[in-house]
Amino acid sequence: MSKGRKLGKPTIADVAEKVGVSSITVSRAISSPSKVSKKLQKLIQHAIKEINYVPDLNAQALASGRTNIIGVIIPSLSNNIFSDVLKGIYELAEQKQYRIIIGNTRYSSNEETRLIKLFMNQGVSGLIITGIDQQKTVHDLLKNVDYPIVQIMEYTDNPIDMLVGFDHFAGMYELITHILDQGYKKIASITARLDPRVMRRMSAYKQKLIEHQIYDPKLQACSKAPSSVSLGKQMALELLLKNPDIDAIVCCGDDLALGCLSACTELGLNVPEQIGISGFNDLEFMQAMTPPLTSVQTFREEIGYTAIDMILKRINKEEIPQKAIDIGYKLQKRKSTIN
Amino acid sequence: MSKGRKLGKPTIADVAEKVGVSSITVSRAISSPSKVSKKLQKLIQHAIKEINYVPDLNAQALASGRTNIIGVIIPSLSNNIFSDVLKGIYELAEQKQYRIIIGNTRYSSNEETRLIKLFMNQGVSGLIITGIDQQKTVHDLLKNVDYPIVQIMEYTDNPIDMLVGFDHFAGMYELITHILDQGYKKIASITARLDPRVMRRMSAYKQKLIEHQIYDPKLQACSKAPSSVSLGKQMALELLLKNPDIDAIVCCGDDLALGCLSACTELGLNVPEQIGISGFNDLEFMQAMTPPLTSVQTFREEIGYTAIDMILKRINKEEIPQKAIDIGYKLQKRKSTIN
DNA sequence: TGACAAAATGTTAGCGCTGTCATATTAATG
DNA sequence: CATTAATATGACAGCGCTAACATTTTGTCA
Repeated sequence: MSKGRKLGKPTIADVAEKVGVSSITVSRAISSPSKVSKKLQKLIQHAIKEINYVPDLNAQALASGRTNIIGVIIPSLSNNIFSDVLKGIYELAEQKQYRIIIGNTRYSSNEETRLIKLFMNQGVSGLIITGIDQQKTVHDLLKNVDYPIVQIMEYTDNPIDMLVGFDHFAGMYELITHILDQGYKKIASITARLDPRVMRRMSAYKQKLIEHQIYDPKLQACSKAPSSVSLGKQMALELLLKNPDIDAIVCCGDDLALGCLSACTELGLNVPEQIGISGFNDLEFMQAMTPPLTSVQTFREEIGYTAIDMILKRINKEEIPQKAIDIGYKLQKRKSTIN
Repeated sequence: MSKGRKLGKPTIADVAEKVGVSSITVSRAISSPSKVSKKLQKLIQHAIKEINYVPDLNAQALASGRTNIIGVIIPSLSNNIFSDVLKGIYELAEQKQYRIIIGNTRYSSNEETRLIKLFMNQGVSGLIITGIDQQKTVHDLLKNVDYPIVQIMEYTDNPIDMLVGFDHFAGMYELITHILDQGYKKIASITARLDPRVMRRMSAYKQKLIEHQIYDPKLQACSKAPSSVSLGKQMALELLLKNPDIDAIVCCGDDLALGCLSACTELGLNVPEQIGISGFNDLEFMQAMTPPLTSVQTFREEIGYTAIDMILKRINKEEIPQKAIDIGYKLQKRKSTIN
């Protein structure tokens, strides 16, 4: 199976010999072209093409102590939200010859800690981490590393290093304001998974309803189970059975909202006349439902893209105008809550 | 930014010194424990813990010519189908200390070729590739590599090396048979993206209808656009407008089917009485819709898990009972097509 | 108990590249 | 045109690890 010692692949020395320079010059032509004369530059590039030379990333990493690997820590691989983020990350990383390694925490804080330490040991050149609730020990560790770190998905003006995200509380608060504006009075909520971002959204729901003195804990349904359409449907059915006078259900995610819509259809409840429904994130399907579903649009792909951009900029010592970027959200008011 | 030469991280030599053996013994204790006596084994493991030694993967790779990196080529990062596959892959790879690098072809054959060549050059220890329609040049290249390759998602008994997937044609054929059994006569189809797997499904639709002499090209709607719920809705509306007598719509994907259901709701068409709807893959939401939607269940996560398992088995020179595994599918007959 | 094989450990060299420092070449300046 | 600075190239060593071969230790059997 193993090819033994010599792999026969062309090395930097082969290129050097062909051009008639020393191998360090070829090395420089590749990794810091500004240090090599235009003339040699051209000759070397030509030779590289000719003999089909490809740099050995492992050797590069070993010799330089840098890896060109960027670690990405996300809580789920199957959640659409994070596939969108990954898409944005890969968009840029692929162009720039950076490798991505993904760590999937499965929403476990301990697993997050383990993965971050693992990635640190593997000598990543940068780290993208979901959320702002890292364990204190890791937080302190990360404070002292010398490579760029971007926290994503949430906003705080006091990031470990850099950050791009948005304010979940504000997004949900604006949504609830809209729902109240539409005259809905008995507003239930459905929450699943209970990760920090979802919790912040739900605390906005609670606070706004308390401000209006219509908060009722019985109408706040929570589940630790992973968010899914089936779960949304089931929770909505339960809520509506126990509290038939509910006139709106706010879901902390779009899949829950879809399930909720299905529940209402099953019960013969008209949306939005008898009951309003909303989600969060505004996945593609929300606007295509009948009726189209209200949601808070978030910019997942853009978050991923921006995060990796910040990391690459820092690696290349370019200027970073802002350490913490609030990328915002956009309330998409649709028929499902227009009473 | 760079830490300079000495990173201060403990090396294999530090462990060796502590235990009082040569570094090669430590190396062996780590990568082929059977070659080291139990006594030293224990001492070394203990020392590793004590000084918190972590192997340098780059140095390992450079010295051994093996990388512990497995390349995974998929056509999309945001498509649920492939996130499920990735989940299965990571499940096992993470345990076994293998790194995954993902290549996203965006459904482009040229991009696939580029990525495969790139991964080959980076010295991966194994390759997972989506589909069986690689370009001839790559196919020939891959035939001659000395590391394991698994093609996934489709079935053929003549894989490049190994394979795990299922028969898209058979799955769709069985579905259409069921729909005909239910008495539907005027059966339309909606296809998007037009990748090889979708094409095979659609050719099953066509063949079965031809066999029954009810094939009508006007009822076969195709779009090159990426599959989405909105697209499904839009295509369904168009089909139904032009051909009001359609009594079933077969969608080549679940998102299209969801859009189709939304279109029917909008038009006030009863599902399944006036019109039957089916999808393909059986994503989680299908069973939670009202009515629940018929689909062909596929085992994406299992495919990913099995693929990586085959690769690791081959790397460890374990036996592989079957080179090509047909993992099957399961027709989920639900209310949306029960007339 | 000796002869031999098998198992356990060590020595040496080098994987392919880049950091560091040294040297040669060119450009800039008065 | 000499002098200094900047630019361009090179020599060398070593990153941390393991393959290949060499040597020592242990076990086995007549």
